[in-house]
Amino acid sequence: MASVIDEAPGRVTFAERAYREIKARILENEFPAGSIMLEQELAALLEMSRTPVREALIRLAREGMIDVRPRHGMRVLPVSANDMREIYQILTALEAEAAAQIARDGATPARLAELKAAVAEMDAALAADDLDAWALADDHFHRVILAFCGNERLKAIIEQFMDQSHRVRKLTLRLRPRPVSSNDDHRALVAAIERRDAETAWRIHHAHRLRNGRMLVELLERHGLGQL
Amino acid sequence: MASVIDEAPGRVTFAERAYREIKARILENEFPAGSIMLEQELAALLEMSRTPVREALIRLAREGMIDVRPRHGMRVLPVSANDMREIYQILTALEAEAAAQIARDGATPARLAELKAAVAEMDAALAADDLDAWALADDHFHRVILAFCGNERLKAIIEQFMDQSHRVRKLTLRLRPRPVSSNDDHRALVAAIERRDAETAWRIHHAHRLRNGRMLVELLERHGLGQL
DNA sequence: TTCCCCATTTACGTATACGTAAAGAAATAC
DNA sequence: GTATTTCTTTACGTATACGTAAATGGGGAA
Repeated sequence: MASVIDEAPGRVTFAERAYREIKARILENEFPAGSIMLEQELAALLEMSRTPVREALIRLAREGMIDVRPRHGMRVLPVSANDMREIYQILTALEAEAAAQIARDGATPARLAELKAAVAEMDAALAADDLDAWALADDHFHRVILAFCGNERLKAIIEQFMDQSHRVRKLTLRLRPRPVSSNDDHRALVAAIERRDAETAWRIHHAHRLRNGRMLVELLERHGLGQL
Repeated sequence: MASVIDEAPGRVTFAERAYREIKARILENEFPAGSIMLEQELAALLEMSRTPVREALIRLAREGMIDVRPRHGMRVLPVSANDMREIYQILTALEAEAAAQIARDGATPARLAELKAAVAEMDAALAADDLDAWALADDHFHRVILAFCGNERLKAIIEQFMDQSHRVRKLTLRLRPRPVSSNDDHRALVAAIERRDAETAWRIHHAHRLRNGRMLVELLERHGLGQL
């Protein structure tokens, strides 16, 4: 497992470590939306100087996870319903394209097997009523799609926006209906890829993300999460 | 004019200035692909210290315009045919979505007028056989579309990738056939937006970007630009 | 009490200092 | 002449220093 996802090694610099650690804490809601931290505090927490912390904050700000205001520290941004609408509009357009591209290119038997295995993971998790495992498997499926799409830039942007929506998906995991249709969608997508039907692959995945996006936006609006 | 494009003001920091100046020089091929510059040199050139220069380089590297290798300086990345393929695949998917969104929302008369004015600019430039003016007008049209799409994130990413392809479009401007069909495409897009036909708007703009992307990739392959 | 002005504090933007590891040069061995 | 090794240089990553402008709090005026 984890066959496709890991990055090139390369010296892990302090700035890189700062980026990863701060981001991880935001994604896991350890720094919840609205949190305010000063550069100094983060530097102390991570046991390094302000310089690499600043470099990490610049990246995180560009990616839309935090907002850094001149003498107020960094602030972890909440994800509003409108943010989610924007994010999913982008994810929908891009992931549908990635899926279509895989179908156009045709997947090798090994890759098809990996896709099917990912769907099987999701089925198993759902059968066991293990929502956390399901979320993990779902994430895995989407990342395998990205790994196979043959466009590194496309992969990178989609991952960036998946990260941004991660907190919301996590918080709403138990508020949403059982994700049966997601598994069905993915199975149908794999089938379309197998018969190299790019048009159908696009339509299935487009509808999949569109539906999920709307559901999350509605949940945000209804439960008023992401305020602050 | 320039009604929609300018950014919020805010103190322009040295790091921001470094970013803009370095990027501008890259986009205008003043720092051509393959150029190598040290942080020190850039700092001296821009009359500031290494710190803000570094912050600018981090952003530029993330955006894929340069590559910074420890102890070799930053290197302006060439745009290969494959890079262009990747960039245009993303632009195609995203801009088509932006166009469709405008059609769905419906454009106010003022906005429709601005779109039509942008097309008129392109027509005038083409009639006058002024390719540089045409390129400017074309860019303007695309930016107006972005300004109206109602999705700030979508706008930001598309602009980022338009920047990345800017050098290639500039260098190939006189190698390509007269862009008559581009003007026709844009006119048809505006018409689709006017009658709120999102499906058609999507299809027109998708085909437009797909065709232009393929043309640029082919030009890059044929003329072997972007090596190094 | 409420408002405003001024002094103090402080967080950040930028500059500078420093150590290290890699690149390049020089010298020696073969 | 070529290869290997050592030495020097240097560019960057990180730490620290410093000035400034914004935020905060208190005191005085109404």
